[in-house]
Amino acid sequence: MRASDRAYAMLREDIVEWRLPPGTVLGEVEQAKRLGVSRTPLREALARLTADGLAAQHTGRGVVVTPISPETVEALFELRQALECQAAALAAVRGRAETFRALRADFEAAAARLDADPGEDPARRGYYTLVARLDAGIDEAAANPYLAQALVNVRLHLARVRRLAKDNPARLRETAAEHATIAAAIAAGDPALAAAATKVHLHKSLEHFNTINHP
Amino acid sequence: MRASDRAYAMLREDIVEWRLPPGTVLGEVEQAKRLGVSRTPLREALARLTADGLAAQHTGRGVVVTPISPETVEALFELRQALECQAAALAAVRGRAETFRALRADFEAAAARLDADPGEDPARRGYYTLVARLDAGIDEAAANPYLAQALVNVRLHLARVRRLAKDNPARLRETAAEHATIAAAIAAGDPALAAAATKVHLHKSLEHFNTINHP
DNA sequence: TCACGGTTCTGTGTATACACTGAGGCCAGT
DNA sequence: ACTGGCCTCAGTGTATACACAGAACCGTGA
Repeated sequence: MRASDRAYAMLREDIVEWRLPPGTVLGEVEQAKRLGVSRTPLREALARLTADGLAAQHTGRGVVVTPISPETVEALFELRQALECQAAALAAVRGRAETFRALRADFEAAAARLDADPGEDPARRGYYTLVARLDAGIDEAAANPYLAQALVNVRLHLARVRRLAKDNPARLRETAAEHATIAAAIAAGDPALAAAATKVHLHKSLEHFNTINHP
Repeated sequence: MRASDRAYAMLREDIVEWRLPPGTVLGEVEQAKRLGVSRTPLREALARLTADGLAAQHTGRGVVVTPISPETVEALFELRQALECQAAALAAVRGRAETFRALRADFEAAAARLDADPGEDPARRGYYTLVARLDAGIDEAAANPYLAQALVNVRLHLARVRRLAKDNPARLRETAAEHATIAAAIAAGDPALAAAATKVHLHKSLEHFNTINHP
């Protein structure tokens, strides 16, 4: 693996995990020393982070980690809605029904498990991997590399803001039902319904986020 | 201006204008010599192009200009639809009605001009700048940097594809009416109508493209 | 004491040198 | 003649050296 790839992966993770909080200045020599690479591959990594929107050029003063605000989250969700609704609709048309019937069943099982034992940690971890499976399934079924790339990017930003939204068991239980609905709509081959279910899910997620962060 | 910025701008334009057609291998030393910069800033430019999706890493063999196919155009329009419909809807809610009333009038005037003198070159050039004004107006009214960034990127790819679609006067006349409808819907503050008008416009544009390229 | 100018220093931008990997061609053996 | 292995070389990946620009700090003069 190339040094620039390693530097990029490390910096990206550090930013997403808030070890490098918003506003941090990323000095080239400093980060190069910290990550054990030379300045050249580190600069490449910083360029990629800038392209991703996780960092920005602060004229003359190097690059800084992009700040985050409530408006940022709203904007991010508006973009996310556009992308995920389109992806769900396309998946409904092109996806294999079996795949999403299975996912629906998995989500309903997960919901039952979360009902039985709310707050249990392995169940939560398993749930997150299940969500990732649904996302991956939709991406693949949508069969659109441009859309997929845009979704990867928006999910990257969402992963960072997720650190602000400590999800409670009750909300987790709700999302399981919403995800099951989305999977069912795709399995049924109904693009409008799939998009609507996705829109509802995202609306509720944002609402939940706001009730927590704006008291 | 930095050497890496110049190299990026030059390469991007060369790719969009098909002076570097799809499949071209971009050797570092070769391009560095051609553009009169060193390899270091050129590598940065290539990294940005790769992030944009205009070039891709061909393992070990340097980067190559991304290929284009009919499926590519379909996929691009699916992403474009998601983004532009969302942007139009947001603009309808947040934009100033005056701005878009003026744009609507301009489009109707342009339509009349195109009717009177079809194929006239200055009218066409003026029309393209008018379209750019509408795009910019929607972007600004939507007030969403993430969405705007995604739109910039998709328009970059569209600019490259546009070289395949030689637009005829009749189609240009139609788009003027469609654009006027979009502007009117935004001015009226109707997000659903704005999104629908945008969807119709893009559907017809793609249809036109297909009738030309798939005989 | 405050303001202005100069100097220094840190840090980025660029160029170049060196190492390594991957591919292609050539030679030898079967 | 064909195939497999080795050698060579082109080209990328990385490191480092050098130049330049911006900022901060200190000194001096009013």
